Amino acid sequence: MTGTRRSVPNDPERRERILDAALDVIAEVGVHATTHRRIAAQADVPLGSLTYYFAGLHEILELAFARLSDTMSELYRATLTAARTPAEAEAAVVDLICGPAYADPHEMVLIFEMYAFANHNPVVAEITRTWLYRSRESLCIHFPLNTARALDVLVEGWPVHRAFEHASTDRELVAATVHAIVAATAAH
Amino acid sequence: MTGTRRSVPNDPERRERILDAALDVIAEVGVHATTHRRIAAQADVPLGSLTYYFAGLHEILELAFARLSDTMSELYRATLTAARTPAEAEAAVVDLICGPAYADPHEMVLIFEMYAFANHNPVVAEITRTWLYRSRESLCIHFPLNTARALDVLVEGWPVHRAFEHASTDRELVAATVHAIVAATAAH
Amino acid sequence: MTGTRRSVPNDPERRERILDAALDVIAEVGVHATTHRRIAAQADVPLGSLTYYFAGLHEILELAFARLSDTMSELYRATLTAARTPAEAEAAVVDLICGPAYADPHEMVLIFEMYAFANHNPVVAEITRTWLYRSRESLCIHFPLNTARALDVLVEGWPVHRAFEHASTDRELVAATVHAIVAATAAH
Amino acid sequence: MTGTRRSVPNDPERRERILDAALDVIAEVGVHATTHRRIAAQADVPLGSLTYYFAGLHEILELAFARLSDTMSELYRATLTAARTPAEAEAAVVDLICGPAYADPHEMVLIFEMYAFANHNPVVAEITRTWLYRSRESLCIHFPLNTARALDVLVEGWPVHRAFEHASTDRELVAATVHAIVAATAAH
DNA sequence: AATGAATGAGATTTCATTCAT
DNA sequence: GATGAATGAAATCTCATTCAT
Repeated sequence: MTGTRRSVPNDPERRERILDAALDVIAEVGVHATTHRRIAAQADVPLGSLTYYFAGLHEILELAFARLSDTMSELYRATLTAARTPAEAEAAVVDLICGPAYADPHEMVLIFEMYAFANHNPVVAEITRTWLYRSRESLCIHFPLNTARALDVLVEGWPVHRAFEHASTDRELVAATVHAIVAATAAH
Repeated sequence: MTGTRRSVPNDPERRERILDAALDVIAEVGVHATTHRRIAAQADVPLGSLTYYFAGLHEILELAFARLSDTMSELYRATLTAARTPAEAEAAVVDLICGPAYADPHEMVLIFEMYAFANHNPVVAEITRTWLYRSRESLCIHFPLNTARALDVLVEGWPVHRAFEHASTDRELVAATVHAIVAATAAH
Repeated sequence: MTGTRRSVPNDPERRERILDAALDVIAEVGVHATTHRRIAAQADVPLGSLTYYFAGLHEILELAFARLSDTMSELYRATLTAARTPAEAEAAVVDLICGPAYADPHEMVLIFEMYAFANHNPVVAEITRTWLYRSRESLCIHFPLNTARALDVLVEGWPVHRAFEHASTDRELVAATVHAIVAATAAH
Repeated sequence: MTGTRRSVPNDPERRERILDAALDVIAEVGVHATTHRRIAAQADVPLGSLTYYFAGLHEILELAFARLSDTMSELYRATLTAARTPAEAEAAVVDLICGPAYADPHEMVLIFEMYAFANHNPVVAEITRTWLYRSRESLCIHFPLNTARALDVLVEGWPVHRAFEHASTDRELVAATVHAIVAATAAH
């Protein structure tokens, strides 16, 4: 009656698919309206999968945000390691701030959700903190620590304004600001 | 209609009390776990009051965030109008960034929640946008527009790092960064 | 502080206005969705009026249906007393069945609601029964009792079909049916 | 999705049981007082079942009335198809009118509720309309269309009077009326 | 290993009614 | 006499989670 027994999952990518679906749902309706059913529908998996693969909604959210954080950190790092000269490093920071690769609108929505959720969930708080440190580390490839701190603040803050304003970001102003910070904090 | 007297609320502050309670609950558990019941308990009013005074949870959240935004904007503006000289203006910006008056941890949690919620609620999106514009306007009392833009990014981004890092902010670094931006963007 | 004391109501028609409003609300949304607030809004009177003038929603419904029943009975009777000859009497019955004066769509909706409510409310059950007897009595002005019984069934049943069908009633068929019944039951 | 087995309802009749319970509740207290809780209690199922199986109270009512309509239509049709001669056909109509099989008091209450609700719910309106057409079709097995129309009015109207009057129906008068209508409208 | 039917806890919301004024 | 602010009881509905299969 039980047919062939298998000890391997018949859909090995399912976990990842569910986490991606979770991020899509969070981006669309927010954590506050994210439910098992919506995620299952988005991932096109049976409802039972979610509780079979994960301990609960909280774990799905935690792992989904961990996934987001990894993806973003990796892009952040890659953008900076690609730079070969100080000028290219500054340009890389400007790219991180102005996009379009890093922190596109869809990701910004997710980041806001992660920050908000982090304040009420220690696991996500830790993920967020780690992300912040990894960003700074990436900046430290090219810049002294204090410069990195200040630049990271720009990368943090500017996309927020970009997300809420209707106008697009003034790339020249960003470049000037980045340069001023690099110049001013070099000595520290 | 034709009555000779109007009933009078026997608790005229109740609306405000509920909104304050809502902010407390949001700060404590997050929008995703904010419920009528919790707000009612926090405000010490009967559950029925909430739907008597407000059209639904969404309206409570909207008005609560509007209230938050007003308070914060006002403090932002007051901090800047108190400055009399360019040096004082820069110091005011440093104060906004490093606290402790503006954006204390409790408020930062609320701000994260507001940003997150804004992406899924047009009313709060508008409130957030207005807040951003008001902040910039306040900076424009002392600085040219582009300087204001860049400084506002610092005020936006630095407290985020402050919120998640365990270490406190390096006030001197902030001052240097602010000064560099003021100097560099003055000509624009 | 209490101003001039008056022992006369300052809006003597209010009771009737409320009952008419109640009938409008019932016709629009049905008894099952009829509420104090909707009636008060429709009548443009303060909410408190309803419980001041009436013992409860049930009493409003009872009195509203009593009012409907009176209006309809009166029209029924008037239509028949206007007839002077047997032929006119038959024509009057056809008029009652085909409208448009008696049992227009708005009234039909109310009648359905009354019948439905009558089965769960003894007061309205009695009102309904009385109405039925008054209709038959009116028919008895011109027809023997058994003829009246049968004709009343037509006046009862045909408008129901008129109400639900998209097509209009075939007046000739109605006239033929009425005539057949009058002829066949005259001897009884 | 990819599962090898499908879960199976552990109470396959539950939907039907709920709808029957809904009809019982409607008959007892009326649509206006019909609630999830009462239906759940009557069907002896948990409250959550109702919203698991049905989209809302409106859907329960719609399907319950659809069920009622099917049952009644089927009885109507069966009563007429059993008739073999014109005389039997007339007798069948008299049976429909006088009972006791068709439209017993319990069913009459439900029919009133359905008619009332139909005016505020398009799905039930359509169900009611279909019922009316099916009744007429059944009559058309034995009678020309116009005769069927008129007879159907009797089947519609007479039970209403039967329901509200304390006296029982005069079977002879009904038979005479049916016969008169058959004779008079045959030529049409 | 995997599923989805089923449920109970709790969420939002509605509303008749009360009552201070 | 009249009102509408206020509330508690109960309505509808949602959903994370359990569990038989």
